[in-house]
Amino acid sequence: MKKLGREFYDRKTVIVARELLGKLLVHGRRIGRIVEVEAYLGRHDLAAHSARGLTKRNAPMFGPPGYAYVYLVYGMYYCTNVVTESEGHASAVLLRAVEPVSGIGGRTRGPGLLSAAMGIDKRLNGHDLLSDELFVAAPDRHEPVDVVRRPRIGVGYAGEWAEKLLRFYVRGSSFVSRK
DNA sequence: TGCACGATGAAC
DNA sequence: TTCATCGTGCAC
Repeated sequence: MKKLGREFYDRKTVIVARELLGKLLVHGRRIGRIVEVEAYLGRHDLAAHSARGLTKRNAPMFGPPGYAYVYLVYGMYYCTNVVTESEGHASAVLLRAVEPVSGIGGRTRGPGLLSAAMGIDKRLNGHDLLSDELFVAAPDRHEPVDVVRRPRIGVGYAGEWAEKLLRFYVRGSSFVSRK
């Protein structure tokens, strides 16, 4: 497998989101195949954390591409994001589900369980995804992915932005959190 | 300094 | 539909 470079992340968020499907998320010995993601398009996207400006929590979103943005939701689960586009654009892709490949087991559907299974928590917030500890890689044999587009989950407060088709998942995968 | 509220997940 | 659980952000 081949680790993705900075240039992969430094592109339109929707493109990065789609192309993350089928890629491998690697944290140490743990490897999962990404099967579901959501795109958050920056400050004008009312569903994005960055929509309300720069804060201590969302700071990684405003940084350069290819870094992790990890935060706690509902006091019990961590959500893992990948920062995209140029520094200051404040966009990211939320990783929602992976298919276990090696080093992990159990439940991996949904952003909270994905993070738990992969051993990702706030210590990895702001971590460089070009590091050897945590990164995304292209598998040696990349099978073609049939992509399904759906509205994002849990963003009903975002008005018209809640309806946009910014959730992407691998058609037919039984590891997707919701159809 | 206090408090309402989530980019969730599982049970009822 | 409800609950567990707590850091963050913004109102006092």
